[in-house]
Amino acid sequence: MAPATNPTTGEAPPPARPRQRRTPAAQRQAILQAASDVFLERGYAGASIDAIVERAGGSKATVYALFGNKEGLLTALVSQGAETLAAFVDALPVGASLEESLRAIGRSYLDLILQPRRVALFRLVAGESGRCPQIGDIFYRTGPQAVALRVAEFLRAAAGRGQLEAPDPERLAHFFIDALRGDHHNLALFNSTRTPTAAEMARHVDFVVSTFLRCCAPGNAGTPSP
Amino acid sequence: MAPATNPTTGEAPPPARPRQRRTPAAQRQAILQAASDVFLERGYAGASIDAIVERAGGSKATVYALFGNKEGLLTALVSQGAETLAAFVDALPVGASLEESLRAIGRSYLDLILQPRRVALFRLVAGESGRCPQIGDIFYRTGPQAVALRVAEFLRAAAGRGQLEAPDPERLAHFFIDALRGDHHNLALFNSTRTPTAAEMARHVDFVVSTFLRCCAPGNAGTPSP
DNA sequence: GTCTATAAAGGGATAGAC
DNA sequence: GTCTATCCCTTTATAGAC
Repeated sequence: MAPATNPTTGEAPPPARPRQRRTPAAQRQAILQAASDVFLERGYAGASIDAIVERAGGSKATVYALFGNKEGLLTALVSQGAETLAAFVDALPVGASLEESLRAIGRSYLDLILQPRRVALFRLVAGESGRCPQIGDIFYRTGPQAVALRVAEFLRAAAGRGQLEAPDPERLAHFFIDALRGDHHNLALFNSTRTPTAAEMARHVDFVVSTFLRCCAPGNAGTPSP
Repeated sequence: MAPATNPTTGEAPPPARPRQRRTPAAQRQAILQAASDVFLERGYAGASIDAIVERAGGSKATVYALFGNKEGLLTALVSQGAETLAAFVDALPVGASLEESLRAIGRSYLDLILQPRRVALFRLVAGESGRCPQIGDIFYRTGPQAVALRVAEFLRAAAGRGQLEAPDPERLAHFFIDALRGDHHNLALFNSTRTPTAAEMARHVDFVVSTFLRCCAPGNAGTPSP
């Protein structure tokens, strides 16, 4: 299905195999990096340990010594990927006003989830979640859920300052995030050739933020009456 | 990774292999059905033609005669899956009022995309889109895009009747659909064990519809000023 | 812990008869 | 179009020396 060879040279990318011995920790990291490349590129079942070893250097037996088996490698990979999002969650961008803050959060979040590697990770994890629930669980908790909780916290604080009507911050946070993700994430997921420009993205964020604020401005109810 | 065997019997599900000959058309359909089961269950690379033949009956050579190769089988499968959504798109549910219509659309759409087979198809296609863009394209156009266009059409008509402020129906449709999908789709995708109850789903739809209407009631602008 | 070599199994695809 | 039998390659995982 995939021409997994380099289109220019007709061969696989250079192994970057330093002949020098590495420390176990460094070797572990090199394997994880290579595994990341290969898994994200070919999918779980399509990736071979051989291909990973070829990129990382070292030998196959080392992989099994360090990670047990193929699934252990995937688990380690997803767990490590979780740390990327942590940076976003820990330091939510802020702006001068509520509206500016929401815009900053929106742009930052959208940039993050549309990074090619992040999209590929999403594909990989979604594809394997049916057969490996543990993987899906790690990804969900450290990804979408962590972000939603953090945004909800932000909205609750804003509501506390009277800037927002938010009786149910969790629900509102999801509403905001889902609208932000919009069609762009699906397009990226299904590999559309049409990549949105930066201007289109900014316009989308502006639209979502202003619409969102119109819904939840003080004086409007944030949840339905019943 | 996956215990692809039946947990109760310890074996694969019975082949259901009628010894009687089938017509080519019937055989084609039987293979597609079996391929659907196996692909959705094990993923593309994890599925073997052997396993498909075992379920469908017949022989491996027939599969290649009818579909060319493994990828041809996947393409045929996704193309067929497109027809499921067509039913939804062709006959958008309606209600007595605009609000009732939106609720009916919302419930119907959410039911559709949360069907286990539909979720599995989403996983499968997302997982392969990176290596097989054609598959992603078919799925996107006949799935998310078709729905969005149809909902946009509905909103445009409502705006024409003065029930709604919708200067940009496409954008608004996406806004509505994305909010509807909400966290539920992600939860299903990542195989959460916590399945939302029907009541929770209904409450979610009600929340989205009422929030959406508050944004776009006549008198409010549907897009930002600039 | 790391290497080479190999075991053991399963995969996609086809040949050739009917 | 359909079958049986088979080719040939790749895969995961391990054995055993260092």
